[in-house]
Amino acid sequence: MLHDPAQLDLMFQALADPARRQMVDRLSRGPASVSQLAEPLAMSLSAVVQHLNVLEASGLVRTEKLGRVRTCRIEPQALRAAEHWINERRLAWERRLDRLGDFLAETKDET
Amino acid sequence: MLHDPAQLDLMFQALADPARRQMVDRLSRGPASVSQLAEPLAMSLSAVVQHLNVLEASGLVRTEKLGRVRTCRIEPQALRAAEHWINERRLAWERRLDRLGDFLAETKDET
DNA sequence: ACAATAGTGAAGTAGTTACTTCAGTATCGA
DNA sequence: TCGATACTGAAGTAACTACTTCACTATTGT
Repeated sequence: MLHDPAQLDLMFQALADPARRQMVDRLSRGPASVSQLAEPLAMSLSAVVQHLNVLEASGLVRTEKLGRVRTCRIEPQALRAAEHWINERRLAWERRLDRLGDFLAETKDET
Repeated sequence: MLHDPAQLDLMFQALADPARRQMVDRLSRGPASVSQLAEPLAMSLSAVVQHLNVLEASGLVRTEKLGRVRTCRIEPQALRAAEHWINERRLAWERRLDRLGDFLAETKDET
């Protein structure tokens, strides 16, 4: 579920926008209402709600409405999934370099 | 340099596209030429070159031309920067949850 | 020298994205 | 109950993105 390619797609797409990353950054410091999220951003509330919907669809953020206030919070598992994708690729590359290094060291021994 | 917000922007934007992630995935298994990168993708060579340019501008991929072959390889430091951004936010959130848990445990003791 | 290979670059286009404004609906607080 | 608050939703638009095709250049193998 976490590694569903379609979900991964939505997550990276969501993180591609600076305003949305700013929102995630804000939420990493604790839950916030829509207006609180909007406050530091130079755009209309409507625009913020649209960004929020993208974040929610991607699974990176979960929201909950109580009365007239929608409270938003980060979904750390989703962040972990994106992190994991990058990490796997980087590690694959680095392991490859290590093997290459070992190989070169060995062939040097054989001189 | 690694944490330059503009560079981070380019990186996440680059990772947002599935074709580009597929290219990064391929490159994580070792260097490849443009045609090798293009081979599994259902699009023209020109389109692949355009994606490659995005990846290169983002710093995620470095390329080097020898003769008529452009060889592409992953830049693990750039991947690490993206990874790091996500990790920091997730950890901030999780530390917050821990502190909250401690607080709740303490106030429970005080009954 | 010549054909095949490997990639480059420009122009065009359909679809998407990131906004805007404006008009609306709940909910809350005095 | 009535005004202020906190969103919500639709419609429009300008800019951007992910392609395409086609014409082109440089390099390589025979």
